[in-house]
Amino acid sequence: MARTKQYKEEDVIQKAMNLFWRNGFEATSVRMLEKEMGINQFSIYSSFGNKHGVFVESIKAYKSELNSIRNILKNSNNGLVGIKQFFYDFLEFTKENEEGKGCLVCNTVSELGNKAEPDLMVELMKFTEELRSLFINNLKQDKNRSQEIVEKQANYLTTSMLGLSLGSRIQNESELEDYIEMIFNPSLRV
Amino acid sequence: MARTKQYKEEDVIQKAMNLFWRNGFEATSVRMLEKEMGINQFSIYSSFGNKHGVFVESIKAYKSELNSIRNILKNSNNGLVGIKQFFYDFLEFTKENEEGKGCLVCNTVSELGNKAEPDLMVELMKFTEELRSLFINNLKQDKNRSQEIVEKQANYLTTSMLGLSLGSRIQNESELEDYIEMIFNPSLRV
DNA sequence: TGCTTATCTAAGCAAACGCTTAGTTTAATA
DNA sequence: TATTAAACTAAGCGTTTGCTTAGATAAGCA
Repeated sequence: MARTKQYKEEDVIQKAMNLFWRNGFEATSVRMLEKEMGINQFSIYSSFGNKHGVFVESIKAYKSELNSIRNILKNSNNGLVGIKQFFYDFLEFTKENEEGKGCLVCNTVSELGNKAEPDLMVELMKFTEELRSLFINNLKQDKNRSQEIVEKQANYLTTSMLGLSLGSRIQNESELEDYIEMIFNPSLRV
Repeated sequence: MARTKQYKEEDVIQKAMNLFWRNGFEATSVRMLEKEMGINQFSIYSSFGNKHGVFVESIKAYKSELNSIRNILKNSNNGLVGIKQFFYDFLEFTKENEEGKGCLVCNTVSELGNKAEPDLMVELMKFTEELRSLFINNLKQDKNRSQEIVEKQANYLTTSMLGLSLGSRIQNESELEDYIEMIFNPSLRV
């Protein structure tokens, strides 16, 4: 016996996520969210509590959007080749109008650092850990690595992803390709 | 026949820089700058025009502070060894209370991206270019590299520095050490 | 010592911020 | 069809933002 919602929360979060992705948390105002999400501030606050709530849901939406390329890595069983493919898939994933906008999680870590709210921090950390464990899985598929080397290499690849994320926002395609090739091609290495 | 300034501009910019470094541009308010710089808003605006002006001067101050470790790299003539040392020097440089605060220039690129004002963008780009050319210098010291490989490797090292900057803010010392060792130790590579 | 003028203090500006609330609309139930 | 309550609109809350300005202070020269 009451009015029904005119919007689906997952739809408007998708739009919010894209806005946060382009502008970051602080630089995205509730008025901007209102416009982009197509709903009134009242609806935003009744659905998500506050701006921070919208952001946390946006991060979750980001992660499930990333699942498309994450699953390719997850289902691969060709070791390094699969990881390298993930790096290229990621580049494509972050591209918008020929310009990279980086990884939303990495951007957020960079913007908020350690002053992110605990519940948000949990989401950010889970993201990094999941990525690292996917790298470990694939590294183990190439049998000739010791556990110690696998750990070191997984750390290396994780930090390299941070570089790729930031790099995707300021470097051109050929520089980024050089970067990825250099990571995975031993004969080119420094 | 007039009153003299109670402060040196280079002194107060040093303090402003540290505040921007810790908090980023947007999250640093003029009231916070007032407190940290120890001077009134009137003095801030009469010396630097606006908040953006304070920031541009802070970036310049950052770059000259970085000169201490940049010169070590510049004066080195041992190729890769010198570059590796620079990576470690940079980690030490960005450390504050056992926690990294990244590279101010990289943080700024991440925060503002392509919506930075042109004069600021110039400073940010110069920074990256100068770093890249220092890498090229040292890479050329090891004689067995072709020009093409030198370019590719310089690109690789530049993007790797972006990863180190962001990594320094969220990863622990041993993960960062793994990362650097992995970059420069071919036998550990993926 | 008194005048001049740049530098200081502190109050205040309009605009934007995150968020709330009073009042209207609308769809499902009785 | 009348009732009911959740979802809507839009105005506005207090605070903070970057920046300005009127008036007090003080240092250098006559």
